[in-house]
Amino acid sequence: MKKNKKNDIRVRFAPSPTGYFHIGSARVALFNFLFAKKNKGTFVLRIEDTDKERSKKEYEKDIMRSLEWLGISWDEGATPKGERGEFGPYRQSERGEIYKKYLRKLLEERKAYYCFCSKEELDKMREKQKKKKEPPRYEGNCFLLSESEKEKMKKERKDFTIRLHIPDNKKIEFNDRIRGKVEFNTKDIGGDFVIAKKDLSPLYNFACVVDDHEMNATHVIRGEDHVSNTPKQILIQEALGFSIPEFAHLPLILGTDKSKLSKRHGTVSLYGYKEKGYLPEALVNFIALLGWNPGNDEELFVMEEIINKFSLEDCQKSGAIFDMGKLNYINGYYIRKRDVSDITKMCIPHLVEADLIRVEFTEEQYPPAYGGKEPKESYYAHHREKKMSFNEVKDIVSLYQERMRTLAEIGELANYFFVKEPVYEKELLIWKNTPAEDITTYLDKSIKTLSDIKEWSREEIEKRMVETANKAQNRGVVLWPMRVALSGKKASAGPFDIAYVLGKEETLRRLKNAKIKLQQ
RNA sequence: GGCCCCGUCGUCUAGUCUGGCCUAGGACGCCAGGUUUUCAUCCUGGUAGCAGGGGUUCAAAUCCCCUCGGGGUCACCA
Repeated sequence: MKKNKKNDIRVRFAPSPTGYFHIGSARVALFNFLFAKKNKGTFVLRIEDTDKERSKKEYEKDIMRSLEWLGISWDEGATPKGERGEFGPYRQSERGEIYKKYLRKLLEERKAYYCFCSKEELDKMREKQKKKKEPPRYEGNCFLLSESEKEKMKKERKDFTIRLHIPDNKKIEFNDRIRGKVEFNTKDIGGDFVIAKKDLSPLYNFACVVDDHEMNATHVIRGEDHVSNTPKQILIQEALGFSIPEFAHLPLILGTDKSKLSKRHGTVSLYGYKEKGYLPEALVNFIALLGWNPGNDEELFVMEEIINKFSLEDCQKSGAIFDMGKLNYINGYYIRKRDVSDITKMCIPHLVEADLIRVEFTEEQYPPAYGGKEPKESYYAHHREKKMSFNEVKDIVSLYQERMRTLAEIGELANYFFVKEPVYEKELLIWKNTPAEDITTYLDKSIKTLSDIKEWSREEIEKRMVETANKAQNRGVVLWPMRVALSGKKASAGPFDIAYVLGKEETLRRLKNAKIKLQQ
């Protein structure tokens, strides 16, 4: 019926926009994407917004921008504009007619029926079962209602639902691509279950099954929290005469307390990691490693490599704890690997956030279409009342590229470049137990050496300063106070680098200030 | 509680299907050392684990049984 080539793999990622897109969903999305790409299949994005009360457009946008940031693109599916595809709209809220069609079919075939039990009656029933230590189960007999009774009830009762009639004691089994054979018995499912509300609006399991069929999903890859939905979905598929897709249930990502990762475990919002200074390739690499590995010792790879190596069979069955330590390590690795210009661009928002610079735009006289240039960003270190070019910021960032674990650290690490005066205690200038007078002397020597430099280059500074330092009892006694004078920190980039980036004038000014400070 | 799933260093994991090459390998973390003026990077070394108990076998992390532990799920949510 559908124009779908045989053996064409189609997967779907079907999040519900009821909260910010989080790590767990990102992992499910990623694995679907990897599986699709690896098998040259199609990756479909469907928005499951049947819960009108909890679904919000804002969350839907968050899903899309997060996927985009990670580099997970979808071949088909919902877009911000909401175009329809070959299979109709990709938002469940817009697919009502499709569900109704299948619902009526089930009703006509008496595979589903109206249930007029009120909420109170059902609660009572469950209460009773709980007391008898029986599992909760629908034991109503609305299925037995005759046509006339049904019509009567429809008028009398305001509330009703539609339930699927399921066999009593039947084994349901499916072969999970990750966990192997999984078995259920219909007697454990809890009786006939609700598939739609009074207005014929479908519940999750029903909508999901209909859409998977309509959209020709060949594989359903989702979180382990859905295994218990699977037998219900298979029952619906059987009732509707649909073919059963292959299932693969991914283990859950756990918090440090080993329970399902949730808000109470800290940042779970995926986009929050961007804001905290993580790189998308780091997140992708890290999340992929949570529950999957290529079967050997390699573990640092980018999307393309992961796609090549990926297979569902190499996925873990047990849940994995989200370990920030390793994420930080991987993030640091990718920060070091990237081009400094890229890193600088990404650091700029963090420098702004840390109140160290402001971004200004140099307005071009004409817009590009009329021959003008693109408006360019320029930077203003307001504490120093100093304009900075991109390259100046880049020089600063380059000093910390191999010291950062997250981009957000740049502010704390490099703040002394952007402030008038580095803040520190004068005791910090003292190298080991050297007397303060000696430090002053060495500071003087450094000032003298640097003043004599005509061509302010990185090489020249190092050459001359090393000469000076070698004349002292040890290099530390010269270089430590210099570094502290310039940075105000006990740990920082090297003194020659800092001096070079700071410029001759500012370097000498800070050294002189340190001397004065020491004498106070 | 019913049902389903899982259990190798603190964490992520290789090894389990097809017992021996496992004295259980790698990575993060941590510790020590080297490079270095500091920090970081980088390099070297170390630390630490088969949940427990029974079998089967010449031989078990690997096969079988039991126990224990952990998680998921039981809505007119998804």
